[in-house]
Amino acid sequence: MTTLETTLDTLSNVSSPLILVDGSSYLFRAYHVPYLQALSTADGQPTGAITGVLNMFRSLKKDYPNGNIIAIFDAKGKTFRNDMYPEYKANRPPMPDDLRSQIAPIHDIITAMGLPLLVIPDVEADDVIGTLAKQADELGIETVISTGDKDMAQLVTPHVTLINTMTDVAMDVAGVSEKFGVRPDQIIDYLALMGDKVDNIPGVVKCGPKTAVKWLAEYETLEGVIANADKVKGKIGENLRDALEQLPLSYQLATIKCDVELEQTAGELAAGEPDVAALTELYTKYELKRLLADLGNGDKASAATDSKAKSGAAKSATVSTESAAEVTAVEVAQSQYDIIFDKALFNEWLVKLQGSGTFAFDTETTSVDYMKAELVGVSFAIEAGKAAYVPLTHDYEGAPEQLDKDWVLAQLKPLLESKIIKKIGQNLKYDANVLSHYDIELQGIDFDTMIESYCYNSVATRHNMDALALKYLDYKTVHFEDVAGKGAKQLTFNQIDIEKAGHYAAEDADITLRLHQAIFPALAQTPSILSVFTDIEMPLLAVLAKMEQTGVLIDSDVLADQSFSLGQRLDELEIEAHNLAGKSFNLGSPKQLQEILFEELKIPVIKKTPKGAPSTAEEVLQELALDYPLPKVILENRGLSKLKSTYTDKLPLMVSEKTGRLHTSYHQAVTATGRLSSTDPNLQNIPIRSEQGRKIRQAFIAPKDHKIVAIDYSQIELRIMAHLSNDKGLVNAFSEGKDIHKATAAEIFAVDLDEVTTDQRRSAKAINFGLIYGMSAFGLAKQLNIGRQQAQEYQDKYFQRYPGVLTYMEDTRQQASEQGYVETIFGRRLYLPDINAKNGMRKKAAERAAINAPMQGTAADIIKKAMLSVHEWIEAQNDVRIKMTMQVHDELIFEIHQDIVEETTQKLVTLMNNAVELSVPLIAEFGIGDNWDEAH
DNA sequence: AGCGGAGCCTA
DNA sequence: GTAGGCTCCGCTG
Repeated sequence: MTTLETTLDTLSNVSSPLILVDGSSYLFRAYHVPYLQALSTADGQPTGAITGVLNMFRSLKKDYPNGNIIAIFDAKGKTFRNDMYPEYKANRPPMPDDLRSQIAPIHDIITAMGLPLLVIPDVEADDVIGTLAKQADELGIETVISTGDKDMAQLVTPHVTLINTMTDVAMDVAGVSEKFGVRPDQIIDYLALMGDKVDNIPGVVKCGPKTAVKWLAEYETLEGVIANADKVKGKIGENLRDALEQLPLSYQLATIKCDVELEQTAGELAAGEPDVAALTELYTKYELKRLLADLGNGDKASAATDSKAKSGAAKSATVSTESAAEVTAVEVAQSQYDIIFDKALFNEWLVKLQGSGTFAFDTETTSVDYMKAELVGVSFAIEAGKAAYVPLTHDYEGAPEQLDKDWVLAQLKPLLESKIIKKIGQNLKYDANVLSHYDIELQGIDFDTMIESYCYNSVATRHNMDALALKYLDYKTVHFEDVAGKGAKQLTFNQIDIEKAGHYAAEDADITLRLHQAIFPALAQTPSILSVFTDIEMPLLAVLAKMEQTGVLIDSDVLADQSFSLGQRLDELEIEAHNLAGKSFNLGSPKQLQEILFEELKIPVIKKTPKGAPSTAEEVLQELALDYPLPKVILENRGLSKLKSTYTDKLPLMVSEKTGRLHTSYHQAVTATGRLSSTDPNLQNIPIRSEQGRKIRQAFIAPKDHKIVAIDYSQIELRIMAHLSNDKGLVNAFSEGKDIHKATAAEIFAVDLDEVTTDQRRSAKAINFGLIYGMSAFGLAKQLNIGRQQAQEYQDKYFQRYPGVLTYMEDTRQQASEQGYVETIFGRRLYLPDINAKNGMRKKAAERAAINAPMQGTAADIIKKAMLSVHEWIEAQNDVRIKMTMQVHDELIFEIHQDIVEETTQKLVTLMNNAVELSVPLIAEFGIGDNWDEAH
């Protein structure tokens, strides 16, 4: 090798990582895989472990085409650890013969492949890997250790990562911390504390991962734990002190030796050429047909699948479905699905789509996260049974050539952006979001089957396609998991064989079309439901897509500071709680807490959970906190740890790399009543009530020169109640702009408006809320902490003063019972299957829902209409300085440039006030600030 | 790894 | 008493 070549070789390290394969760990794992155990050659030589290990190498080659793969196996016989500790691995049974007999063949095959094979006596494979990893790390060579053994986590550095090739789980420094709860440099301490039953390494009795992590979090190292052993309370503390003497030995045993003498260093080891003749002989001998076939196709692994796919590529394949057995109501079995590989067929479809007026389509992507998803293919359907899939970026090895993605999208763009050509889809907001990343603004979004089903009946079914196909078409679709697998090994769509993928994708479009044909006519029979669908939900889809794309800005530093101080306080609280309990326990475990409180400390049980266990719910602890110290500590701990884990720790992790902002998902077809819901993250439950919680809103900030504007509807549900019941007293109170809770108090307690006490107002407020929730005297009594008798009196008084409300509620119950559903002002329906239930509890619950749904649902309708008019106005301004960023049920949040914030806010308030016309005024109130807390 | 329960955050 | 979502634990496969 010339100097130049050596230099180039070094330079190329970046793209050719060192792959250190822990052969022995895979050998044992593969040997125990059930479906491999059956494998053997005709003359009885077992080959399961051989196959398993070689599959793993094959997969590594595929994942790291440029990787420099080194195989390391344990040598026979004892190692230096046995000298240190004779009992080491004494519990291990001898290696079974049918495994032993597979080792030599594996070694032979690996050698014939040209891969360096290291089997070093007197040390374990771990030590050889550790040594090479350390050398590589020092040389700055990126290194991947392929292993199933968690002990290797101690070797992870910024340059050294782990991959478990059997489960496809990778781990870097952060991954180790995440998985184990300690840093890589604490792994040895962690292992030493826990010990290892299998290897016969002693540790601290009863110390598992939880305890080890806790101690190391507190004292950093094993040394630290040993130095502070006196401070550890309880039985486990005794166990620790009993183990003190032998912990250093455990530490030594768990330490991977990183200075094994080797003939070649990590920088020198490299693969040679495969010996094809030798491989052919070995594969033939052990009857490894698949590997033999691969060999015939040259170097490229998995080229075996090419021939079939390529013949399809030459002239577009037509695949017919094979699910005939399950088909009943629709004849999906006779469907003809095209998989389009060439321009001619694509153009044929394009013409058909253009002429169709309405077509169903679906995108296939690499991720369910719309911010990360990349387009893999698109599918279309024009009439039931006729669908096509256009694969674009399937990139598994041996994937056939596909049409150019940019070319296809350029052809489709006018079609997808046409308002005249109507689209049918299932959850089109997702497709719209994905397409927006390819500079396509999806328009003509007229029919979303998910929303059709939701408007038709929000509670009859979940609204995912599989459920809809089953309910409306009596057809079992091919599930994503059927084609992609599940769990850690799940493939992304680009990795799926095109014929399988094509059938799945085309069926999606086909089924979507058929669903539309089944659901839409049913929905359109009721004009009010059709109008909710057409005038509210479908137009809202694009508004939500836009808000999701916009995202919100958060200040991660503010949250990190909060996390830190919360963490400190939580540590203090934990120590305090352990002291009070007299032993260490998990504060977050209701079960453990219940044992401590009610069994060990003998605190009286106040309330039980539905399953009969003593409850440790907040209200219970609050009551106990008056008499005992521990519940108080627990309460503070719960509140703070919720804030830390859900918000201050989590939100910064969810910030998009692309935009630096937080992008939630709004779900339009989840709630029974018509509200939106929000996930990943849920932006609709950001704390506000507690002092600590409010601070989280301070991290929701405006960009430079902008302000956060929050506008919320005041008392919207009570106003709707006034409108619906047309109760004179209630309508008057709102028309005259009174403080509604105060007005209610004045009526119930028969005092003048200005004589209402704070306490009376508080009671009235609870009554008003109770009203919205379908109040019972029982619930009210609990809320106000008064007797049931008195609660009943309040309620009677209320209905006496507001008789229209009573009438309305009675009418609603009756209507629900007769029709089986209730409606919002705009005709959105909620079916109540339990309204005539025999079970009194269920019937009562359904009645409360019946009372609540028209109010909650109408409020949802109103804010949705407001969002539509606000969006329309913002679009018309064509001004990037105004952005709608969030919706929280009765509140809209905006980001507005400071130069125009005043007048824009006024305009938005007006738009919201006039979103609909009720018999009482609709009042929106605004706040302006540098962050959400200030604005609220 | 996936699930239910308990608990707690919001309107 | 209404409507949601998320995190934790602890069990089960």
